Amino acid sequence: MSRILIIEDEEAIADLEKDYLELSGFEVIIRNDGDDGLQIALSEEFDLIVLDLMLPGLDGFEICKRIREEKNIPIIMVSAKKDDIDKIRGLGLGADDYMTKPFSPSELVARVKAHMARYDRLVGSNQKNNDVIEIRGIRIDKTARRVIVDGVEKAFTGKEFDLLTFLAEHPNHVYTKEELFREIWDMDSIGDIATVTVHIKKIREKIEYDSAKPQYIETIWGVGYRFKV
Amino acid sequence: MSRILIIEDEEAIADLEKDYLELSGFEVIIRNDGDDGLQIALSEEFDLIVLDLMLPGLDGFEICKRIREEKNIPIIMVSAKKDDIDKIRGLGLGADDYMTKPFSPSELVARVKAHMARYDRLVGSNQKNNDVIEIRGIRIDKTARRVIVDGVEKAFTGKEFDLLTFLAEHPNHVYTKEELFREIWDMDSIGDIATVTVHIKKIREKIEYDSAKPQYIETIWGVGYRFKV
DNA sequence: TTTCAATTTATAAATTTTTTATAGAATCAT
DNA sequence: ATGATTCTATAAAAAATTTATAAATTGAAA
Repeated sequence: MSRILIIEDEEAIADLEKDYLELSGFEVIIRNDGDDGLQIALSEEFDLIVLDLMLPGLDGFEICKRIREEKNIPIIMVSAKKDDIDKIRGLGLGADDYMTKPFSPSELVARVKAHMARYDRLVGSNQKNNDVIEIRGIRIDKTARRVIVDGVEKAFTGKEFDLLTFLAEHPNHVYTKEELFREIWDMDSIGDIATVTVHIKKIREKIEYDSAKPQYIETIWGVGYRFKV
Repeated sequence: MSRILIIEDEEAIADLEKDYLELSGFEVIIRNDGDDGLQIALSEEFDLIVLDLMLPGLDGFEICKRIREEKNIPIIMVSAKKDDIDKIRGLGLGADDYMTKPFSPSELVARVKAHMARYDRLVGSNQKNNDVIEIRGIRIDKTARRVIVDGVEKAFTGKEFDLLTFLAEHPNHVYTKEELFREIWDMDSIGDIATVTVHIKKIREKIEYDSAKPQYIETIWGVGYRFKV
C-alpha cells in the first residue's frame, strides 16, 4: 500500500484530505507543523508528500528544498495564495505539482494518483521490481526462471536464461562477447567465445519472430550484442 | 541541446511558443496536425512534447495514448476548454501537465524547464553510465554505440563510430590522418592512410546536411581533420 | 593576374578481410 | 541416457581496405 504524508497546519483540511485519500486506498500520515513534517519526511519512507506552504515552524519552501536534497519522491505543494504558487514555481524548488486552496478533495486524489503513476512509470519500472523484467512482448520471471514471449512460455536452458536476463537487465548497452562470457560463465573458465554466439542464436530462435531480422537482440558488428528497447 | 515537439494546429500560437522556447535554448519542431505529429513523435527523438487537444487528424487524446505506449518522455497537454482539461486528467492518459489557453509563453517555458529537470532527476540519475556526448545536433551514446542526428538515429559501423567519437571528444583539435589512424586502428597495424579519408567520407554522409560544405568535420588542407564546435 | 602542374582530398566501386550465423558433431554433466 | 553445453567447419553477411579516378586547392611560373 502507498503511504502519503500530509504536512498541513489546518487540521480540518488535513483530516478531509486524509479521509478522501484513505477511501482511495492510501495510508495517510499527518503532521501539523514544519519541523515535525520535515523530520518524518526524511526519516520514514513515503510515496508522496502533500505540503502546505504556510506552516508553523519551517515553511514549505524550506521543507521542499530539504526533502529534494535527499529524495526524489513526488511533492504536491498547496497554498491559499495564487501569487505564492507562481512564486514557488519560478524558484524551481523541484515540487511536482501546485494546487491553490480551496480545491476539491477529489481533485487532490486524482492528482495524487497521476503523480504516483508517473513515478512508477519512470522509476519503478527500472529500479524496483527486480524479479520480473518486462520489455515489449517479453516477460522474464527471474525467481521462477521462466520466459514468456507474447503470452507463450518458452523453455530456456540455464545459460540461455542467464544470458537473456543479463542483456535484458541492461537494455541498449552494447556488450562484447568477451564481456558477456566473463559475466555469465565462470570468471576463470577458459572457453571459446564462440559459445556466446551459439547461445545468442538459441535465444533468438525462441524469442524472435524472424531470427534473421532480430527485434530484441541486435548484433553490433565488430563489437557485440545488445538488447534493444 | 534539448528538442521539443509542438503539435498545434493554430500556427500563430505554435510560432509564438516556438520563439520563446528557442530563446531559452531549446530546439523546436512544429507539426500542425495529429497524424504528422504522432508520426514524428514516434520516429524521432524528443525530450518533451507540447500537445494540443483539438487537432485535425488524430486528436490529442489518441496521440497521448499512443506515444505513452512507446515512450516515457514528458507530455504537456494544452486545451482551450477548462472542462476538457478536467476530463483528460481523469482519464489517466499519462500526460505530465495540463495548461488552459490562453497562457503566457513564459509560463510554458517555466513548465517545460521544470518537467525536463524532473525527468532528468528521475530517469537520468538511475540510468547510470550515461556517457553521452552532445554537440549541436549530434548525440553520441557511447555505451549504446548509437548516434542521433537531429533526432534521427543513424547506423554507424564500428570504425566509423570510433572515429567520430574520438573527434567529437576532442573538438577543435586538428588531427593528421596518421594520428587518427594510430588512435583508432591497432597501433602496429600497417595500413594505408587512405582508409581514414574513406571513413571520414562515410561519416559525413551520415551527419552532414551537405557533405561538400561540412558543418561538423572540417578538412584542414594539407594537415588533417577536426571536429568543429 | 592568369595558367598550369603538383599535391591533396573526395568519391565511387571493386576487392579483401573480418566477423557472425548456422548446422552438426563431440563432449560434459546429471 | 538424456539433454545441455561446447567445439568445429562452413556459409553468409558485413565492414574495412584498396584502387582508380575526379575534383579541389595550392603555389610557382608565365
